[in-house]
Amino acid sequence: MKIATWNVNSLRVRLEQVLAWLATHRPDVLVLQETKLVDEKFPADEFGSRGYQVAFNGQKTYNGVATISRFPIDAVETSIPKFDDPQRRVLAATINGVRIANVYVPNGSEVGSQKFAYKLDWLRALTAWVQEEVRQHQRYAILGDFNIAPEDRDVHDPDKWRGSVLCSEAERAAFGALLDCGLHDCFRKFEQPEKSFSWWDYRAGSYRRNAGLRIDHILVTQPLQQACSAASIDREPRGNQQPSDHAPVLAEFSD
DNA sequence: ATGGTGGTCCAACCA
Repeated sequence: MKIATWNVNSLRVRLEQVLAWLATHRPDVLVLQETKLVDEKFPADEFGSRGYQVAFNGQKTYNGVATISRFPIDAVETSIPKFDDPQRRVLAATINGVRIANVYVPNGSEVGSQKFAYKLDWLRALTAWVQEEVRQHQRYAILGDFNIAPEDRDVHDPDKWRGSVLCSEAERAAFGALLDCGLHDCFRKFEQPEKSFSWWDYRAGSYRRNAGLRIDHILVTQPLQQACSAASIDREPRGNQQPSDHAPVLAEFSD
């Protein structure tokens, strides 16, 4: 089974790139963030005609997540239990015997801001949910845009970024609490190129300078980590004309 | 270099 995550920063703008990427990489499951589409406008037929089923949780202008799968998508949930949130940022579903959570973690804006407090609250609620989910599903994967660079090696210039949003100790502690639910970072199971990142700011020629962060992740329970045979970041689409600011992240599992 | 780019939707917000 091959799964992938990609923050597309508007599915309307990026649809052709997503379809092309699907045709090339043929993942079994692709989860998208920042679709920025209301459900009525989700291009389900574009995926359906290519052999993919879809589930989506959208809103106008902001946020929005979608899960695209070659297998049936069952037991869909579109909110964190007991957490009141108008922002559409999660979609959990059972696919081919794996519970797969698609998440778009809040950006947090600036350390100490209201949005930062919302990010930490959101992560606490997410972690409580994940704790419950991993109890119920031995094969559990949570993937998406976490908006957290877990370690200094995930940051192009750790000293410049130290303490700022996406890298702060509070965010890294929240990420650690998530891992403590019994999750493992697929990407770090394998030797990876130095300076591997998944996001580069549109500004200041960040991609050209590889001034990025690794903030998109695939976290899995032990049985899946054991079965994980490959994990990588595909930075190629970031070099496209009119690219998303994020690259897809992939992981493969043997049955 | 304290700016710069890009998406949504036309002013201002979000990243």
